[in-house]
Amino acid sequence: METPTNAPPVDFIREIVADDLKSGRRTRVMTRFPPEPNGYLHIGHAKSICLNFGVAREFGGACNLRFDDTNPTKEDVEYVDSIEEDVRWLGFTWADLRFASDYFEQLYEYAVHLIRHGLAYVDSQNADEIRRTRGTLTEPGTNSPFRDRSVEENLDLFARMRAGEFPDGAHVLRAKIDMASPNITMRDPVLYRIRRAHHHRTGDAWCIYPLYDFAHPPSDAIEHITHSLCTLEFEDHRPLYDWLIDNLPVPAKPQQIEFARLNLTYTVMSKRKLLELVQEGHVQGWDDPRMPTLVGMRRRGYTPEAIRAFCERIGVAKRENVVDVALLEHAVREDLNRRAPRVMTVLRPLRVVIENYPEGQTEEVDVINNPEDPSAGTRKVPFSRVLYIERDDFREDPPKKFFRLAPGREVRLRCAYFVTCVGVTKDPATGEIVELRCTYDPETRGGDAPDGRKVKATLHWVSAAHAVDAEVRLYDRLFNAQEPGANGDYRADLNPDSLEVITAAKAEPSLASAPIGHRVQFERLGYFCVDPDTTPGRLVFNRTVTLKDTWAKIESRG
RNA sequence: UGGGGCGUGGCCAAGCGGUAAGGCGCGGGACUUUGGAUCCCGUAUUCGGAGGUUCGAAUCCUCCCGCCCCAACCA
Repeated sequence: METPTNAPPVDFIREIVADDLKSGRRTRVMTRFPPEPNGYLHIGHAKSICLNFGVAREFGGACNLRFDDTNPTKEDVEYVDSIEEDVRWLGFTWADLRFASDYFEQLYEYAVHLIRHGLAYVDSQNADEIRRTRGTLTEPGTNSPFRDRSVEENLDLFARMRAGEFPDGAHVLRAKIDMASPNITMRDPVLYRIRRAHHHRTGDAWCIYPLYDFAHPPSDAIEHITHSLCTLEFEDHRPLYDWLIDNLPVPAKPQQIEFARLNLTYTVMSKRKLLELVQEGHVQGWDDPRMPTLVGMRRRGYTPEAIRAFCERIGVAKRENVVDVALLEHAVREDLNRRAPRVMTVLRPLRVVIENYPEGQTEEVDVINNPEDPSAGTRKVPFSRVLYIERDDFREDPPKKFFRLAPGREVRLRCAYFVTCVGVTKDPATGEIVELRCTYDPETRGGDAPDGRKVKATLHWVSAAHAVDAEVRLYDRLFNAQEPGANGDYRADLNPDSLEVITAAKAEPSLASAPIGHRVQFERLGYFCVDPDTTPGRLVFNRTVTLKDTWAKIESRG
């Protein structure tokens, strides 16, 4: 059993949904996650996915995946494929897979309906004229000279727009609402534009495409969406949303509710910036483990469970927020701590010779796979005369509070023996320590002294003769600034040390055949996973996140 | 300056008139064959500010201040 059933997460949206059900205003719950297929999903989308699918599941409803593919110039199947995969990977199952483009014919008819009712007109002003006559924040707009065209003329023009009789930009269809509305969205919003572009699904069947503002409300209605959840910037669009729902013969009355999007410290989230990071080569691709994209986080070793737990903890509200990335890191550690098998890998090897250990002898010691999970059992790890330990685990002149290995000091090699440093070998030319000479106490096999004496440190190690070489990619945050770009170009805040590649790490032999994607904890170092770059001859690991490091904290205090 | 939102500890976030949940982070301690994990303890006399209503206000009223969004034929 897991933890006792947590109280269901509550937020103002779930409260509204619960009230709607209780009052009978709604009899069922239907939501949708509506991405535009113009980029890869990121952690911000995960919040929306968890919300939409979560609300549907909790209230016994369903959630659709709907692609908002109304702008063919920006969209591509590459993105629809990755989005589907990401949603599935996160652990959600949609009721229906839909595309706004599925509704193009219906949407066209709805537009005709508006025209027939005098609620829409074909405007023949160009984009510039439309912009200029829209007014400003403080001044009302002015009516288009084409605003009073007859229904017949509008019908004719709109049909000919569809038929391809006019060049791109010659006309648009606009809702006839109020050019003096204090809400700029309501100043006769454009509903359709002429755009000769190949659509990834409808091909060249259409040369006019609806805009988001027009397509979204009826699309929701067609799918009988009850609660249409979106981010805060659409608050001003809600009156238009409702206007369309009220003026169109749609089969349902969905309700739009807005919530605050997710922001993370040390992270950029806008699609534009993420695209630039890729295109300008600051990262190696959308799936670079430093990216906040779901593909990047997956490659980095994040689990869907951790991401879902994170989304649950940050809550849903309307207040602008910047969540500490430490909370995300906490969520992965918490998840991986109980599931990831422990393993020993030495990142920066320091050779150790156990002087009193028989030359040529090898024995296998039993090492615990996961102290959090006794059922994970133990494994055999070879131990021999020559080993590697972490260079950071030895100090010739140890500072206060450093209780790892030092000359004359005894420490434990995890699950093996107590060893004492009896000598240091240096390169005569550089003075660099190249090897440690130690002795071991045969009585301490397994890591405990029969006489009860204690040591203050336990080190991870690997047998030199048995170790497998590995490349380890140590990722750090992509940006140095909490809020990249707060003081100018976000690129200036890029962390030059966000990736350190270690090419000659020494891993314990059990890792030799670890499959791609396999997640482990390198004891005392962090959580790592096998990167897809791994080939039969080359093992590559990505560091997902470090372990909490109390020593590093003490040391940095000075 | 027009409209729409939002302001609770370093970061999220409960709270819905009865006297400030929880998580992360941070600090301290216990325990420990990962300086990991776990477990304790501490961390807002105060809710953007000022008035007011009330026996009683973060919650109601008034005014003020601050921040975000909107003037794409993007979503």
